[in-house]
Amino acid sequence: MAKTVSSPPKPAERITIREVAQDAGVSVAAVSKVLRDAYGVSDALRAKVRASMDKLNYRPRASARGMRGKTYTLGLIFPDLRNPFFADVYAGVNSALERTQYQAMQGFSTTPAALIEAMIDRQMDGLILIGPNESAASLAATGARLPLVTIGQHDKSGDGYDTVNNDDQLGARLVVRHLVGNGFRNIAMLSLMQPASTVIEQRELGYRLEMMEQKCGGTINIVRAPQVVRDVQVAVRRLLESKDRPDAIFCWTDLMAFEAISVAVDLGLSVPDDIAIVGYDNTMFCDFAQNSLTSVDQSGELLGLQAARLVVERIDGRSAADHFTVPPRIVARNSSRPRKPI
Amino acid sequence: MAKTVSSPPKPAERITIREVAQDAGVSVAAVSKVLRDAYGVSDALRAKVRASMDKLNYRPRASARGMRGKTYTLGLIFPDLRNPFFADVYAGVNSALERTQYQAMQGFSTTPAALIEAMIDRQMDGLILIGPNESAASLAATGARLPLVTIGQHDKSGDGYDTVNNDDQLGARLVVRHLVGNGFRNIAMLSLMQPASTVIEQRELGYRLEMMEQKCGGTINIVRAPQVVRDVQVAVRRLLESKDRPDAIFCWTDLMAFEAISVAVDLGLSVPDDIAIVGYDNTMFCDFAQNSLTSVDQSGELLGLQAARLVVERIDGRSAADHFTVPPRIVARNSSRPRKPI
DNA sequence: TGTTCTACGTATAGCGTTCTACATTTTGAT
DNA sequence: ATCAAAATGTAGAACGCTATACGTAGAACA
Repeated sequence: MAKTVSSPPKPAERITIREVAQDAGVSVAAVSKVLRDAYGVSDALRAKVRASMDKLNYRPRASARGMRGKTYTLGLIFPDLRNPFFADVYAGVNSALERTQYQAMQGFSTTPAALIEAMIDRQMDGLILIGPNESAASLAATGARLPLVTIGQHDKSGDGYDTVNNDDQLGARLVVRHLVGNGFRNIAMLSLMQPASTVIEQRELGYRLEMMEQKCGGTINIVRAPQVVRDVQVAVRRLLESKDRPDAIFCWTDLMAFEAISVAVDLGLSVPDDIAIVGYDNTMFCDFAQNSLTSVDQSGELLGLQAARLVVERIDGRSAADHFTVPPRIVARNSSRPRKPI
Repeated sequence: MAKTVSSPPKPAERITIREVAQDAGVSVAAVSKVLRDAYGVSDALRAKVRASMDKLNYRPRASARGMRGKTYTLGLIFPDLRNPFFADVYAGVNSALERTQYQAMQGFSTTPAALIEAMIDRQMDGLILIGPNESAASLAATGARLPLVTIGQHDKSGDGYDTVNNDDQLGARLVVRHLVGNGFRNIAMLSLMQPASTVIEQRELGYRLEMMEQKCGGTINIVRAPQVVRDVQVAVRRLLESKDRPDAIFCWTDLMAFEAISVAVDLGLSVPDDIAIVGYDNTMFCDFAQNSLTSVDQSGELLGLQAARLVVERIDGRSAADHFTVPPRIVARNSSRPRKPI
């Protein structure tokens, strides 16, 4: 069935390197050299070529470049778009790439493996994976195929990729210290059940260790709920209605903390007088008075910035793995203020 | 200064169409035909080729395809990543493309014009612009260069691109009707000052018209604040502290509504007993008890889905402009419940 | 038996870059 | 002057696909 095309969108004739060369009166190779800042170009020639490029408004095509080498495009893969924290990461990546030829493109998919393939099909020069659930082995396999940096993934066993992380263990410790310092004892942790992640592991570990070291008498209590809203609510409700209701809940992410506050409000409990809540990510929503959530800031922007830096370094040839850690910082708000002001 | 490269990441030898052809014992052209579902392929040949492709795990490279035609990649451009509403749109786009060869790639930049160029450089087959600030003329110019669909842009004067919209005028009317129905009279609107947008225009218009038609005695009062957090707070504070404080505030977006609630809480006012608040977008955060924000749902997912459909249609040759409108729906929550239950 | 279709395959010319290999000119040291 | 080395420029072959133009066989028809 031949479809009659009325008038296909015209390919919009684009200026090519050849036309620039012609206009400048030099060879195509010369223009390419200028483009790549390659060796063997006189100032005079460079100026001539640059002028022609500007005049003709020339822009190299990524596809053609990709045929021979780089596309100057980086792939970013997020696990979840609803969490505003990731916007910070993206902003960081962008600011790192601002003065370069690189452009970050972000993909989202429920099947990350397929998305990675799609990115590779599209000749991404490098990949930044945020909070990936892949195993270290699988990451290493990907890292062998193209420059790879992970954000929020603590397994550094594979040498074929870089990692950028917030010190999640310390972050959790800070939360416990902060809560204990404000007079809370019986601190529970609301964690994630599925999928397993090294970030969760580290936060749980930090919580556990600090609870033990603080010797405040509170019991260690980790409740794991799936990411589904309903299940989180059920878990929180159970926690808040239990006989030995905790003083405080440390939630592994702001979004969960907001759910927790919501359930508490529904139950007629007051935050923090009946129950203190602390989150993680220091999302912009923490600032709103009705939420006013104490949270751990892991400077997403810095994470993104460093990841972009590392991936570009890898593209430029570095092969030894590099690992960057950002210190977390607690931002205290109403949801955990001292219960009884002296 | 020659940088010594230790060991450049190997290009990871990829299977090409040539190898598939060789393995299947056919010509390169034949494989290409199978790939493109082109005319002139027997079932036997197709099967043979498909088998080889599977066996060798062949995947066509987008760059090479892009040299001759399509890259099977669509560009998505968002004005703001912090608003979780856009995640819905993205989800809709993805679900529309699920069974196709297309992949959506999202970009974000403070300078959208540069991003559009970057997308075109990368041979995107089509573009979806969400909430663009470009003029209709500029959009038409872009639409002439490649298939273009806008979401959240009401100017349909240009014939060179499609639009997908929520009926923003109706949405605003629904808000006013809802508020009046719940006993509120003096309804102010908190709108955006910069940049101007047809979405804002429509919402303001709907608000104005419905206020006039309702004849409820309330004064029409549109306050425009810049998108900066501080300025929004100042504007809301001024509004809430004014002598003739309004009954209710209709905020042009949920994020602003949360700011408004926050300021109200800070001032010791009760929502909705002192002041009702209504937002727009029906973000997930509206559901939390402490926010419990009445909002207008514009089904971002549907918007995204339709946009993806339209852009693919354009890629396939449609040249007449198409416009799709989604009806808004008000979702009532606590922030606007009737002040005095009978 | 020819002749004309139709169906199926193939050969191959690009697409716009990059980059190696090479040619030419200039510079610097004697 | 002489010659080597350094600096500057060019030619042209890829890269992996697509799609046009063409070839060939068998079927359908006279």
